[in-house]
Amino acid sequence: MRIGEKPEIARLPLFREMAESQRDIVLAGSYLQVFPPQLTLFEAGQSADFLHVLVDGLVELFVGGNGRDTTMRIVEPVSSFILAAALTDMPYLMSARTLASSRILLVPASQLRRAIGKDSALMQAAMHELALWSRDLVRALTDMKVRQSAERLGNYLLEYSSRSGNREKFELRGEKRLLASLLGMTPENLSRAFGTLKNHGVALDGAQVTIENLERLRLFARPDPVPSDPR
Amino acid sequence: MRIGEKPEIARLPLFREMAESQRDIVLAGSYLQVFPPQLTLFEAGQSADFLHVLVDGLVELFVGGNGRDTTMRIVEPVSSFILAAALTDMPYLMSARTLASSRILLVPASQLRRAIGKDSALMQAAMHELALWSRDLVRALTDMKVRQSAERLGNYLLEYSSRSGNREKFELRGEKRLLASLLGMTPENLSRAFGTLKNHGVALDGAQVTIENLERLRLFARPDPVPSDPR
DNA sequence: GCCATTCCTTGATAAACATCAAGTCGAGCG
DNA sequence: CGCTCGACTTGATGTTTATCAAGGAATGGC
Repeated sequence: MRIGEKPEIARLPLFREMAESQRDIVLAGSYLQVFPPQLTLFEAGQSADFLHVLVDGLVELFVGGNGRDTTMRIVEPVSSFILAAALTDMPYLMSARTLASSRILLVPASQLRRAIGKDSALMQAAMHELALWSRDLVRALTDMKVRQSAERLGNYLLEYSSRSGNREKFELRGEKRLLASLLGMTPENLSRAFGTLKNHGVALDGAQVTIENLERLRLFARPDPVPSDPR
Repeated sequence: MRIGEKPEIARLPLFREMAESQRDIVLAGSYLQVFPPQLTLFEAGQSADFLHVLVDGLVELFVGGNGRDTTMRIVEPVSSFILAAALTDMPYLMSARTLASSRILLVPASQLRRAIGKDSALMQAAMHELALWSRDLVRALTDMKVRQSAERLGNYLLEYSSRSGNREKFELRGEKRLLASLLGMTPENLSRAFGTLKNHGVALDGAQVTIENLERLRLFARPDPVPSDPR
């Protein structure tokens, strides 16, 4: 791989604490590759040969069965994805495709597993990442089970706002239908959900979202009592 | 803790591979405790002071917000639960209550984390458990997002049957309303879901389920193309 | 510039699901 | 035994969501 990306990758939570010598070995065996938009990187069911690290671009993880796909996560740089499959040497549960032209570091799973056996800090980091991912999934699952669509959208906006430094005005990234799929609803219903949120302190203009009344939105969306994990 | 349970606990995937000396240290600091049915063990939001190991009985993990609870997992012996919270020293995301009189081993989280730092096999096992749990959650989430209630029930029965040695006749454990909550539907709709499954190869008599036509059920429920992880 | 395409929105309709309200069944208990 | 209680079922109704269809707005190509 080229030298330019190394600092960014070394700063990742997953690789940050490990011994530099081990990191060099792992990265030396990895390829940095550029993919065009709308390209399928891998499909669910394939054996997980690589841990992927999105260096630049945008990637969608989705599960697709029988014509009804659903997106599970939108990966923004710089972060790794499908750690669980790579670590356990099991088939991917999700498929991945690029949404934009993307540079992705491919870390051979076997090499990663070998390094993990040797570097306790790396293993610890991997464990921690998995734990955080699990917690995200628990939240997403309860969200699906107990909230209806407009509430889910409300919570998404609250979370998004809080992650981007409590700004009350921001742009939605990516297409709306993607957001709809992520939130488990149809694009039509996402539109309507924004409609009902108008009465609860949210204004929408194109992709521009403004939270005009945080308290009202909170009251409507009933966010989790347990605050979300810091990153 | 008493000596009687040690072999069972030592056989757990989480503790199986670790050094015996470390295991003894961890277990020496743990308490084995008996809880009556319907007792809340901990609530979401509390700091995760213990890893729990259900030795005997039955435990429900649930998330409860605003009068609408939903059960996330039914824990059967012998297995550990809430590993992610205990490892990351973050608050529990789920609450837990006993469904039956239960014996539970309480492993202080701080002690577990210390042992993990010293015993690489233990860490590896913890990592693996987390990865499996993540994958379960991914499946559950997609299930919620793309399948409707009767299909979810169908898949649950298929999975249950396959886990119990491909038997086509089995008893549902626990109350039906619990199953309903686990599958993300109301008890009324669970009844109706069993009703529609009558036309797809499933017979129900009380808590006794018979899969009369596996192929028909598969056709209706459309199970995941990626087979579920072995345990 | 104009056209075609795609995304988004809006409305009408239908399906899925929840809620409310009986009623049945069986277990536990006096 | 008869009673009560709770879980489960079934039916009627209302809400939520998906689907179908059409129109508007933005984008890119020619």
